[in-house]
Amino acid sequence: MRITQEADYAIRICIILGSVGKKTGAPEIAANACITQQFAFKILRKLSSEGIVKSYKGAYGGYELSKHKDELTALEIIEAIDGKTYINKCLCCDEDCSRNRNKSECKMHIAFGAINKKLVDNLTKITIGKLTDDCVSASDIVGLIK
Amino acid sequence: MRITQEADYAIRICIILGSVGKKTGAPEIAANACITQQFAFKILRKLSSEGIVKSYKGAYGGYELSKHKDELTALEIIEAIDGKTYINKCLCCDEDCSRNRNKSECKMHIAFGAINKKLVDNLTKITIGKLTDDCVSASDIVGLIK
DNA sequence: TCAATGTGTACCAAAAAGGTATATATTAAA
DNA sequence: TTTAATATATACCTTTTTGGTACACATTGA
Repeated sequence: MRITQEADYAIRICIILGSVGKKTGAPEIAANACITQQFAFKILRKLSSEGIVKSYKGAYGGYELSKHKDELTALEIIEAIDGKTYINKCLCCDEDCSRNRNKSECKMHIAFGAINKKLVDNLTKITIGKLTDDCVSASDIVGLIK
Repeated sequence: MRITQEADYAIRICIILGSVGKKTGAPEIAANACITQQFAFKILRKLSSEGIVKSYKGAYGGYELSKHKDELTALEIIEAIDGKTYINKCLCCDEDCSRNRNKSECKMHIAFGAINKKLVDNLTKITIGKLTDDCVSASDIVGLIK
């Protein structure tokens, strides 16, 4: 039960863009994130197509966040890369709970559904702003998580 | 970010054992869980080696829960199959946060750590007893999740 | 025009997921 | 003591996902 490395890098890339606060090219982003340019491109392309970042082609092009960093959440970034967040398959797919149970009667479905919702809520509370602003302390961040 | 199918089946197998409440053979377990005997064996072997179930060899053998169903949590079962629960690699492994940051200075590490702890706490609140007892309602279960 | 940039597509290797197969050891009961 | 019913161990297999790389192409500012 883990986010992919790509999603992790995607968040770090958004942290970089949020810190710099202006249009930044892939070479600089890749260097800051300690990944290759090609891999940075791959991640940035997904972030761009999902509307998380805006891209500018041509000489002096680059990337910047589409939203203000206080409005951009960890959940959005993770889901742009990994797809919807579901801790158990039965929460996402149109199938019975493990072949033999009806979802509405399945307590496991109910339990995982509630836990999943909390997880999603908490990932929504973490914004790029919180992760970049020096005036936000570690304990401020921990305090957000309910 | 999803538990494996095997972990899902493992919980359902424990629900079956918790409902029956007595030693049960693999053929019956497999039939109830709608999986093959071989696959049931594979999961039961892991559950057995991790101490979640007790096994009895030979004729009239079978499996039963090692603990009372009210003491057996979803987290224990999931971790017996999938290993420790970490929503991000940097939480588990002895490495810097994405190659270039120190964990103690990394707000992303702090944020994911807090979210991970909540997830683990919630998975600990779901017991096999809650999932099997008729007197526990769906809203009782949802009410447990904080 | 050209150099610096992003885009699209294709490809690749390694690991994980989701099983299956089979020979073997154990044990209760007849 | 035999035998049938059971669990164990090990090995193997296929498909999907992960984590990238490569390269030709399109765009654009100077």
